[in-house]
Amino acid sequence: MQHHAARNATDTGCGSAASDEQVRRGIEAMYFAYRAFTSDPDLILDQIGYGRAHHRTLHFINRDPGLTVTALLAVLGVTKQSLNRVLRALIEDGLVDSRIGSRDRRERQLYLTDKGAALERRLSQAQRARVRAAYHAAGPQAVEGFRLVLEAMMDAEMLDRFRTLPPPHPPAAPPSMASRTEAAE
Amino acid sequence: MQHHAARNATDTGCGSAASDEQVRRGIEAMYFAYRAFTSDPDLILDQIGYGRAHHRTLHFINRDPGLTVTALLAVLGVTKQSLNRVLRALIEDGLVDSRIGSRDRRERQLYLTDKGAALERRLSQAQRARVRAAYHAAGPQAVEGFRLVLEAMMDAEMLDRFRTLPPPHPPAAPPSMASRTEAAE
DNA sequence: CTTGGAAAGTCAACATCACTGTCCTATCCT
DNA sequence: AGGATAGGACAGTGATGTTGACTTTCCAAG
Repeated sequence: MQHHAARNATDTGCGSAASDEQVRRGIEAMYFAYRAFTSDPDLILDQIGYGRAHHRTLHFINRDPGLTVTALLAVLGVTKQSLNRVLRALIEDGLVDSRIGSRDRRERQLYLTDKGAALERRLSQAQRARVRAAYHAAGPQAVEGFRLVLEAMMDAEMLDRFRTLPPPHPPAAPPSMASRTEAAE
Repeated sequence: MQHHAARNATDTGCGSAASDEQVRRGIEAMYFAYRAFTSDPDLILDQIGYGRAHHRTLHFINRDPGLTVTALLAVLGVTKQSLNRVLRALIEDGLVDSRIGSRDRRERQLYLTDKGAALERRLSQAQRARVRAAYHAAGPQAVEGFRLVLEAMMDAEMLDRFRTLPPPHPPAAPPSMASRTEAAE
């Protein structure tokens, strides 16, 4: 039962089953690619004493302004305490605005300030440049396959969350004035 | 210059340029999929008090038995000291065997013990099951695209290292007897 | 053959980050 | 009023990573 044991339950020898070798290459590719994937924002993050958690937090607040702490928690999949530390830093540094929920005053709705949006953009651009270049180099058909495999890799629950993530949020008015028509628009 | 600014240098509007939205979805997919990707081995790792670093170390030693600490360092991309702590734990726990280099006595050549190989297999199987299932669900064409995009995402240097990684190492005799014909075979 | 530098590896101290556990406040809802 | 929920705070633990200093071994110059 070494690695050259090719007769596993799943590896029935038919054409559609991926060979162990192919799968192993995929695993390593995933590892190396993910490292590259995070390297660009990491460089910026290190300079300002932040970590990936800060980036992810900014990303998802930017994507869905006004989301609650609980919602953010669910997306990020970290503990409340862990997120809280990050969030506190971002709020203290004036990158995130935490406002009492309009619907439920127990909730906090999170928004990026202009400064926070600027950093998010800077981080995002660094990361997007790499992904965009990879997409361009690999071609649209490869991109479709890439997406398919990644989605197939997620747990059903996570995939569902991924798919139901709100759309890009077109205007996404940042919090500036307090008085607003409730859940404006 | 919000996210709806679609007129970037790279986004010239032609069909081959990925839209910002597509790229953003890809980034999020990468994030979620990587979490799923590591979740299975993480579960096992937690039980025995190890982390991902231990898994990676076992993986690459298994893949290329007898590699030196320096070589492992280059692949993992961490500092010598960081690796050393992990390596020490694995050696003390009897999962890895560190032997004085046959060519250069300063070097240490690393091998998995039977116990180490067993754990590596256990971790690897958990991870492979997911990737294999994803491959199967997405289909061979998608797998090819997946691989293409991941490789395109790596730095040239990393891609080179990825491609020149030694082959699976078929028999890969683990270290059992001390006396051997030097660099056996 | 000795000596000194370079390289491989190891050990020790320190920083960061995430997690667990627990307690607390404010608010909602019945 | 009382239980449940959203959020925040604090202490302790563990994994991971870093810098700095040290030992062993190799190699090449004198």
